[in-house]
Amino acid sequence: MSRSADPLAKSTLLRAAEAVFADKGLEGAKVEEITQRAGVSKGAFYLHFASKEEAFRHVLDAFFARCSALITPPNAFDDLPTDPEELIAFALEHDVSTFEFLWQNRAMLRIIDGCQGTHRYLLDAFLDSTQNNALDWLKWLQDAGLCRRDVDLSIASALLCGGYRALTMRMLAQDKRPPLRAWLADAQQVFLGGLATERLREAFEAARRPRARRAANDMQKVDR
Amino acid sequence: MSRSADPLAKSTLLRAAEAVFADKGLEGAKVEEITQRAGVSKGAFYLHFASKEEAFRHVLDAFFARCSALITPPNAFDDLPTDPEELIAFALEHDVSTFEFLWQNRAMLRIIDGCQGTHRYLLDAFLDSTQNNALDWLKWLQDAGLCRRDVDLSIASALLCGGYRALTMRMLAQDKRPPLRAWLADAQQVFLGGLATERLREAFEAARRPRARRAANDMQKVDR
Amino acid sequence: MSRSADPLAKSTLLRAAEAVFADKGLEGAKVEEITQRAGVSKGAFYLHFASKEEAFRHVLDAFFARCSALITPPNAFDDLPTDPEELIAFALEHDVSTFEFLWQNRAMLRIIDGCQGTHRYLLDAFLDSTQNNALDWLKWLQDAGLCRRDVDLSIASALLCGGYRALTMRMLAQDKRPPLRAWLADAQQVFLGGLATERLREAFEAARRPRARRAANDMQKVDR
Amino acid sequence: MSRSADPLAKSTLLRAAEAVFADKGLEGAKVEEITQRAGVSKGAFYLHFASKEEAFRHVLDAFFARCSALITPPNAFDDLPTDPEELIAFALEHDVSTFEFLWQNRAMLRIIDGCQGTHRYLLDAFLDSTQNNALDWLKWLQDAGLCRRDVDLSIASALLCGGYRALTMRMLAQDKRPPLRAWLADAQQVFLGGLATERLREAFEAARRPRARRAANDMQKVDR
DNA sequence: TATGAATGAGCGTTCATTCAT
DNA sequence: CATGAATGAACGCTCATTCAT
Repeated sequence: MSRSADPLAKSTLLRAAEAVFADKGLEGAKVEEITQRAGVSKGAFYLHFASKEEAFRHVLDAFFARCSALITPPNAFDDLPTDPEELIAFALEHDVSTFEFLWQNRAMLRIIDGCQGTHRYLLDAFLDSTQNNALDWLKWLQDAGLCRRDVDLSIASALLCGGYRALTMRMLAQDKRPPLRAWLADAQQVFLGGLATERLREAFEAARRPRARRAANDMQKVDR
Repeated sequence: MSRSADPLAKSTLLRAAEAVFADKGLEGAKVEEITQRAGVSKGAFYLHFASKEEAFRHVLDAFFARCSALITPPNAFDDLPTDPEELIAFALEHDVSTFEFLWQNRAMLRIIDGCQGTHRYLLDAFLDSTQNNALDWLKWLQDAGLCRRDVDLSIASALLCGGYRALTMRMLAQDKRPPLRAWLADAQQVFLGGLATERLREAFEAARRPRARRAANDMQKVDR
Repeated sequence: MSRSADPLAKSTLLRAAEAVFADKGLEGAKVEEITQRAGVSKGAFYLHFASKEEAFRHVLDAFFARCSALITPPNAFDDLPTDPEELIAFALEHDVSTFEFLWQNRAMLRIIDGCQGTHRYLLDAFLDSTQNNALDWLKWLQDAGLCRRDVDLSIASALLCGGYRALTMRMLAQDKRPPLRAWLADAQQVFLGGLATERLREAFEAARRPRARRAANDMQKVDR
Repeated sequence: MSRSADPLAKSTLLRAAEAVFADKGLEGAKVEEITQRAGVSKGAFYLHFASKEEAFRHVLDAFFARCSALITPPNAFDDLPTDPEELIAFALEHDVSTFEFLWQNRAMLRIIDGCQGTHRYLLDAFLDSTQNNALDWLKWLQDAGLCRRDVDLSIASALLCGGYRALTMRMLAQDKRPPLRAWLADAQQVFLGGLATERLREAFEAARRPRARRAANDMQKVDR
């Protein structure tokens, strides 16, 4: 029998690759550094991957596959609470478990955040699907009479995803796991109830009417 | 004062470098392409910059310097409207001119967005100062009684900046200038008034009380 | 002004390449050896050639271009002697000058002889055109009543070219220029007059008749 | 006697090696392809050969050993026909069986033809012995009064071998076995009786006398 | 000062060879 | 003996940097 294949070799390499890609990016990562970190020879790398690029794709694909499980449109649930209060709690739990997953995979997030060029489309596609999912939810909420009808939902979904992405980045900057539930509860509050006090909100509503007209113009003429 | 035969050479090079870095990133950009685009020799490049990296830093530094002018804390204004309605209009105008600037400099934004590794800290630092500025404003609004007191402002400022960043990225994806004023008015609405209808908001406020306690615990014990 | 381009660099490299390709072949030749022999850096090689292959093609193409001038069909001459004796002398002079050229370029011949794989077709194409040219001459001689009509000219031209090629290889094995005129005069004798004495020739002619039938069969049935 | 689990392994490997070397040459052949084709492991290869080079030498040596049986000097026959006509027929049969062998081993011939560098000497040595054998035969024919005495036999033997080699190459270019007997009969005719008609031959003989003197000079002074 | 030819360290990839099983 | 995973030297090519002019 041959020297039995180290069954850990590939995953050791993938872990090493993940780490090096994370702090150097695709170009900056050197195959030799990956193999040294994995404790194998340079040749061993090519036993498992056809090229550095392929290893990179492997790392990304595997992660995005796991990520896409996070995206669940409203019609994928058959047990969605009808009571608003329960719905809110349900959403918070969902957010918490999502962020828990992201925290566990923070190394990958760093890679993806730093990934540019050819592979950037993978992140962009994911962010897009994230945003479309947010849009689906907002529409569903509108239909359920739970979301205002006077906002542009595509802008709103961009803000929503951007906000949560910022929260994710904030999380990445931490050494130890932050209080995710508290963060996410606050986020819920901001997006559901807004930041303004009653007084500001009234002023805003007052101001909106004339501005709404201007904004409507804007779409046709493109301001400035 | 050194008499340079071509005193414009350096800025020509910087402009060319900006363009190439934007297309290709730091690694992908070749010195030769930069110098060809600038119409000078390769040697000339090294008359002005010690290395490709230095040129890159120059490009980024110059841009971030211009960007930091966008960051104005509330106490930098002595003519801030006291009337809430006017304040809102004032903020919108400020946002529009900021985004106008970003649109004009979209090439740079693409560089920065794709920039990773050693130089990423420049973007991160800028985003941080952005977020701190947002925090200052939120505090100022709280003091003025215009912002709710029951939200964690550091989370709120992260969401705010994340949302506006998402809007920026959305803008970068467009071929022609989008209706910025309309976008920003919508953003104002979401952040000031939230997305929930009255019915959902009430459910939310009801649900908050018990959860608020849990969240408070969370900060000490770190949930899970 | 820049460091002026060494105008000899390319030809120095080509000469070095020619030499290395000659004793190692395309695969066996290492770019580094070529550049060392040329006394330049490895990078300089790529200033002049896009790849090792391209340099190889350059070397071969240049030579085959010069070689194709050696191939002259009978109708390319307007001053061909009609007197057989003069024609023979004319042909010998032509052969001598051809072999003189080949001797001068013996290094190239060694490359070409050792060249295999993708580029072999260049040699094969040249040998083919050589053989077709020989065929044209034999036909022309037949029309002039100077060549026997009872031989298969395509076989004869193969033997002719093969014989002269063997002479060429023999020449390549020599350290100093061999007596080419004597060699070629002998070759003329062999191909024109044959090797047999009168006695053998008669036996041969006698033997040919029955065998000729057999050979004719052979073409249909394919012997054995 | 070592009990090999697979005593055929070595010859299986040699056959596989022969095939791969024929397709790809020494450099182009990969050990892995050879072992895959032989259906054994890469390690097994090194159980039988010290290196790829050695396997190559083995393949060549084995073939040249079989080839050398083709080279039979006149004094190796004790039953050589004394009648010229029979001798000619005998020689033709010998040629046919030789070419039959070469046709059967055309794969090997392709290897050898494409072989260059270090191993080329094996082919060259074989061609040399071929030529020496031809020389022996020509001398024997001269002694028997069957070959002209006024040609340089070393040149003649080179032409003879070159001609037959060209015929061999022509055969290699065919998909199916060509009519070898007819080809070889033609070759016999060309080398024994020459190509010239009586008229040209007479002119040639006339022209030879003065030139013969020149050629004799040539050997001493080296023309030009 | 400005040029661009020249340099050479460095990297991705290949593959003959080794060796633990 | 046999296996094939593991090794690492070697090579083609790139490109940031230098320097003779």
